[in-house]
Amino acid sequence: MTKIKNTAEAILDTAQSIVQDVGFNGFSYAHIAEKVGIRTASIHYHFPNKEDLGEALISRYHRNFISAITQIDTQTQNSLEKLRKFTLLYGGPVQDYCTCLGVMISTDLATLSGKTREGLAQLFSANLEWLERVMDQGRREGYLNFEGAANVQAHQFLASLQGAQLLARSFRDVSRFNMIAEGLISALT
Amino acid sequence: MTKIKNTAEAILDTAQSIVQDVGFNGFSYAHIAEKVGIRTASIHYHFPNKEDLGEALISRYHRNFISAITQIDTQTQNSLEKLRKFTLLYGGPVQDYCTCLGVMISTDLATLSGKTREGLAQLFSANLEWLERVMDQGRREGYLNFEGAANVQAHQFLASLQGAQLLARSFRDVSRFNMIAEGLISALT
DNA sequence: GTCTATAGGTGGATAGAC
DNA sequence: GTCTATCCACCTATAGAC
Repeated sequence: MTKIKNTAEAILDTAQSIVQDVGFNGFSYAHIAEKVGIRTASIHYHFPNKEDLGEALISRYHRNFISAITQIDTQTQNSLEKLRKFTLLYGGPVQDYCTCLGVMISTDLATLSGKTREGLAQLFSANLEWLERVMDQGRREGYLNFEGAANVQAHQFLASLQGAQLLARSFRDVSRFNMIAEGLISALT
Repeated sequence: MTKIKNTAEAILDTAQSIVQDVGFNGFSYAHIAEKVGIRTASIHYHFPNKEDLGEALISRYHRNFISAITQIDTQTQNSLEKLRKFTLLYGGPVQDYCTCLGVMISTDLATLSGKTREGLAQLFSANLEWLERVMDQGRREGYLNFEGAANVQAHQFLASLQGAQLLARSFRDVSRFNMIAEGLISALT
């Protein structure tokens, strides 16, 4: 029962994959139009300008992230296992030698609107809050072992995965990401 | 005894700081020209096209990196102290809420020339080889304490600093970088 | 080595027909 | 909602004077 997507959603899907590949300043409406099979004017109908498109991209990405971690929370009890699934989430884009939208947007940040910047900060905050909660709970329950504040651990965990994406991309070598991700997990046991 | 820089070097200086701010696809020759105080045609004289400029940027950055770590090696014996200085190196751009050139280039990678891509991989390889050497030596000498391969530790260390740059930039909060960097160091003691 | 002038292309964006 | 047609700003790059 695959839902037929409307144009706006198709545009966002295509735009996201392009941004994750070439960055927000590396593509044009023409690139999206060609892939979606429409004209650039049609994109402007749904997203009047590139700012609107950027804001829509990040807010949709945030929503999808929330549902992804919610799914992890409902399907998994063990905190270590939750973190492992989180690393799989971040490893997804790496298979195509891309980075997650957040990482890409964070480097393009200086050229984007204030609203997009806020959206990015909110996305990363959501990441960090979830990680901190899992870290804290995991330690209390004895699944995780680390020293210092859970907040610091959360930052380190997220930063490592982001950097791991960049390294895998730079070397075109997925194993670099996996190596770092596995090291992160094993350091917590 | 400040050496008077020639135009080519002034162009590279300006270009690098701009790229570290807005990325390789976020600026034009006009931006550089205005800051340097010349015309775009003069830039084309020194760097015929943007590819040439990108390649020159990354190779100069590589050379500067080598001299920076050479300086660390000659001034410092203690491996832990070497790593601390390495984190300061990566913390430099963060003060202006920028990322190092390597991180910026790595996200823009898909739109750049093969030579630039190779240059980036070589830069990161130099980073990793130095880190691995310091990690290995530090453990043998008793200054550092970690489990597993030094190569994996090197990857984790570098990835963390790269991600830390992104987080500091995204939140416009230098302390996020410092927190992660200090955590990295303290985890090795 | 740097300039003016300009070519040739592409970018984002809009007007108006259908 | 999507199209054609088009505008204008900006981009990279080159030619040729100085």
